[in-house]
Amino acid sequence: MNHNELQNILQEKKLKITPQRMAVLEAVYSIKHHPTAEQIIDYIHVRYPNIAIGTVYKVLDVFVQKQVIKKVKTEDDVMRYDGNIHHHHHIYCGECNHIEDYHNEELDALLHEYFIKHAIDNFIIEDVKLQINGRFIEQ
Amino acid sequence: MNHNELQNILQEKKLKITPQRMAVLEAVYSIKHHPTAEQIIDYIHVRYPNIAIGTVYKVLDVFVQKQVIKKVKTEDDVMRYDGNIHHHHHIYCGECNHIEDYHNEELDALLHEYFIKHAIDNFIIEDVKLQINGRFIEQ
DNA sequence: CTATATGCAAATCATTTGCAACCAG
DNA sequence: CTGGTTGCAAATGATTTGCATATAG
Repeated sequence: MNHNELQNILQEKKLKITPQRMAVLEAVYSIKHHPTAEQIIDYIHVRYPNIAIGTVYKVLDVFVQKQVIKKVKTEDDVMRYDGNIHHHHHIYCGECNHIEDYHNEELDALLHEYFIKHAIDNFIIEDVKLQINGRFIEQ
Repeated sequence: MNHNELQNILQEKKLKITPQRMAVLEAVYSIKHHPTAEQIIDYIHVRYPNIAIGTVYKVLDVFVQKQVIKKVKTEDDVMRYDGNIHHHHHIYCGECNHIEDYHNEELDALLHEYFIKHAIDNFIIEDVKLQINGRFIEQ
């Protein structure tokens, strides 16, 4: 993901291009595993030591609002951010606290079919997400 | 769930029976929809105005440790507690912020079968949970 | 008795907020 | 120009911690 591609993402969402936004966006895409705000701040500080913490939070909020990124809830109690805004499930390792995306169309079809058969009273389903809990193993 | 049943739950887990623990336990079982610590405190305060906030948090932590209750993460950023410790999924309404438990053996069998066929490299699955997002509707 | 639980108030820590100064379009 | 952004520092709010006191077994 180069400089121009990042700029395009901001422009498509009609967001002003600022160095801070570029830095945060680059961080979210570069840090693979669903970074916390703190990890993003650390990542940015190497090249951009003067960015304000509050600004990072504000930029992240704007991105979430404009659906450039998504917020992710995890077992620990800090917010994490995900550059992948498409529908996907999460693999979560309780030992190393890593999250990985998971996607499979067969699975989604299976779920879709199941919930057509088993509608829930007085409830409209908008989205079904799996949290696949377990442990990553050394090979 | 009467007084004796609550006492038995504590005794089985080898926890000392104190008025505070009884009050918190009763609250978690009485408040249906996955209460926050604050809701538990409010519920208790009616009958037990002098309980300390810190004590409620400590009691909740002990309960989670001893697996009397479970912590639940939601879209808002407060911790919620769930008296149902058995395997189940969650129905979540983004509008009214309510959570409801969902359980269906056919669904679990379906998922189990699916993940046998589709093992994930270098990952041992311990548990798969669904978050069913949508909206409750008036009837 | 004695270990454990409670009350209290201070501490923590991620996140939010208010506002003046700044800068992208 | 001018409204949207940033930096800063103070505020917030849920949760935690430390310690002296109280109490369950």
